[in-house]
Amino acid sequence: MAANAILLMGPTGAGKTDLAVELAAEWPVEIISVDSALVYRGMDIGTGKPSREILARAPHHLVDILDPSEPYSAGQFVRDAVRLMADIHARGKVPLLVGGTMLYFRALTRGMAVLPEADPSTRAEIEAEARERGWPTLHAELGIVDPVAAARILVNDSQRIQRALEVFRLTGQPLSHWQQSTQPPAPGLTFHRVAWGPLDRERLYERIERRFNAMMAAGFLDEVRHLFARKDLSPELPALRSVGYRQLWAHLAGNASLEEAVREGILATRHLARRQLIWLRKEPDTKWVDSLDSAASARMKEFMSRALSP
RNA sequence: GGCCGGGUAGCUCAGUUGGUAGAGCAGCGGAUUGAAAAUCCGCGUGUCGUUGGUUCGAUUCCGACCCCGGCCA
Repeated sequence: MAANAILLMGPTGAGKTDLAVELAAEWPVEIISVDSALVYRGMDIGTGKPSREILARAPHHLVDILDPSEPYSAGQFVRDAVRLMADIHARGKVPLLVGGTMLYFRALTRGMAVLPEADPSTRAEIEAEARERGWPTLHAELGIVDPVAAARILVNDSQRIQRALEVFRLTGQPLSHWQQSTQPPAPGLTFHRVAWGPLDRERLYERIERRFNAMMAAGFLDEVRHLFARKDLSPELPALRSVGYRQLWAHLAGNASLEEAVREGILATRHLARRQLIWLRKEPDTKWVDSLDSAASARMKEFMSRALSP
């Protein structure tokens, strides 16, 4: 029998978590979180992490697995998710992958090249060169060692220029060479995709604003204050670049008023939702369910029974 | 009521020595291979407050009026 996995995708603020918990109560599934921020311990309010009680009732894999000082990555996610899905199948259940980190979904379904992990010293070296000569110069250098990648990466895209140079320096082969051999990590697995959220953009943005304000009322600033007080954390860390955390950190560092930080945080969340929707539109064979539709739960039920029946 | 500033894109503002205007932000579209809640790219026609005058031509100069600040009564 072919193994199944359900992908429940949606923009931030769509109410995916509540839905997943409901589904887990009704169907023989186990939840795997697909979220680059939920992996971090101590980042609860601002990430919209489900409460302890909910997590006890409906366990989520890949939540609270790292300290904010540690990096996570799409590649690590794919390895973790593939292993977890196999375990879940062995228990006779179906993995329900829930989240909004669209690169992770993409990597899981289409694969990633076999590449070295980020290497801090190589990155520091490249950054120093960039400060000296500027990213466009490094882009030009990339053009010599990896013309294919350089043609695809724009001159100001520091992050991708850095990664492409890093891979070349670490492996002696261009990034584009490695990318040619990308293979799906879970062949033979059938993915059932559903996109969940308010289809109306205005309504989604309203929800995002309300949710952010609710997070503030729930003590989001104190949560960030705890992280800010730690001497081993800095705003350059991936965890602290997360939406909301970054802006409140800036406020605590004296770079913005609280009012500005909240406004910027809401704005950044809206931008995030927009980018997520752009990814979502391109996902193949995806059933869209409008969470604000009165028939939403009936449509989800129909989707689930179809996905779970042989 | 008087004087001084302002009134230009959804918002904040620039500008036109008179030839009908452009930035930032917002918004929208997109890219996306170990940082992805990241990083980056593209998209700018709007009675230039209203109305008269001068002019070949006024958003620009002049007058009146309306609105918003500030100061003075």
